[in-house]
Amino acid sequence: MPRQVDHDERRRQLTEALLRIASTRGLQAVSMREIAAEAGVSLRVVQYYFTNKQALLESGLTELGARMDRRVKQRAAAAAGELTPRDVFAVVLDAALPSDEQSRLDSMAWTAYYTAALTDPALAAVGLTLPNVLENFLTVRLTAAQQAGDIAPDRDPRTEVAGLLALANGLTSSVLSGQRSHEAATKIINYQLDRLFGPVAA
Amino acid sequence: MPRQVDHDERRRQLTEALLRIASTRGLQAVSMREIAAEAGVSLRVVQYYFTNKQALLESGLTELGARMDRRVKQRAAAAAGELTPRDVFAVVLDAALPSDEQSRLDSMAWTAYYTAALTDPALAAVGLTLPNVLENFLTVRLTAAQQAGDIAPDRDPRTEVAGLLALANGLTSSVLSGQRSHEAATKIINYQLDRLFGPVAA
DNA sequence: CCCGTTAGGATACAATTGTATCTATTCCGG
DNA sequence: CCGGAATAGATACAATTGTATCCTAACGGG
Repeated sequence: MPRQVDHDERRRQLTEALLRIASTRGLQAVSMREIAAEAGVSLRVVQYYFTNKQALLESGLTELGARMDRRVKQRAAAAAGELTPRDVFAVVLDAALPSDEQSRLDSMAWTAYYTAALTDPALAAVGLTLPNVLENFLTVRLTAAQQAGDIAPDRDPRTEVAGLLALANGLTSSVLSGQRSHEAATKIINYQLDRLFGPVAA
Repeated sequence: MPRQVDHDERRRQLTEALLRIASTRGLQAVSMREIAAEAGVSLRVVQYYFTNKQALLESGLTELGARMDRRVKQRAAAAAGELTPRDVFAVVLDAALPSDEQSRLDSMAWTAYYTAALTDPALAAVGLTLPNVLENFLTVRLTAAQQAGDIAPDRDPRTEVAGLLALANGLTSSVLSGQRSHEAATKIINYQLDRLFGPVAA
């Protein structure tokens, strides 16, 4: 075998270049040549490692989902020790919000992809799994919390979770558009968590 | 003067053609020629009534904002008679959700524009006014409702309103992506309104 | 040592884009 | 009734796009 290259690594570099463009100039600014330039390679290389643009776009969305997942798990680990149910929600929901520069960029790209997925079924298939996974994960947790008496029995866990995730999504939009700061968004999340779990002082 | 044409009317037709494309195939599918074809006119006509594409795009966003505004007012009028504060919130928030086919299409276009505005300051300027107007309007109403004793005194009207609007935004996204039905979204809104105002039975 | 496969450079191609220009038609005021 | 302004058709243009092709260089197994 002749010259060997780590294809996965190459693809990762190109995917990251793609996401850098998407998160700063939008998905409509993503072209094969722009990706090549951003990654510092020739157009041919981009073509060589991805059969076409669609495959590249799907790879970008997959990577974004993986990053979100990593972010949540990382934060959960950072907040080591025993996590109260409320802590779990605070961590997960806050991880969805743009906080530092990197998560802001990822949120930008995520929003761009979300919109693109509305008119591109192939992207929709890739992009809808993460939200559903999150929703199910949190619903299980909240149901358990209710049985443990951590939240009032007249609450509906499924509805509460759906509402909180939609809230986090909406807040993300408003933060990205500059309508609200990250801190303001966090406050709103915490306000709602107080209502659900009772004030933190408890 | 030679042949006279109603410029405003012409521009309206073209703007509507633009929105039809944006709401079904996305903003990236909007080109001068596509608009011309959709409106049944020649490319030259599109060029004649709009100085450039950017002007057309801004006109589309302005029209979208006007439609949202109209929809809210129309529903508020339909629910004639005395509106309780809760009714006002139910009407406004539900108007933001995609219910019938037309509002679904408008929500699609709105989402596309929202994303485009994240990387296009000119669009951002046009698009951010409506959300802010809504937020202020509802905050005034909720503050009044609180003084009238319709909601608990320990609630923060500004935070509640911001949360509800962000919730509606997030729900809109999930409805558009097919993750949730309109009815499911309405249920979540009503669930939250119950928590805020107390159950409707009251 | 050298052949064949892998990796990529260089370039081509047709399609689509926004915008500009040139021209023809319409039709009202004088 | 006719000249000039308003409207619009036809076409052109350069730029950018995704994709395809041609060719060269590298290099490990035989």
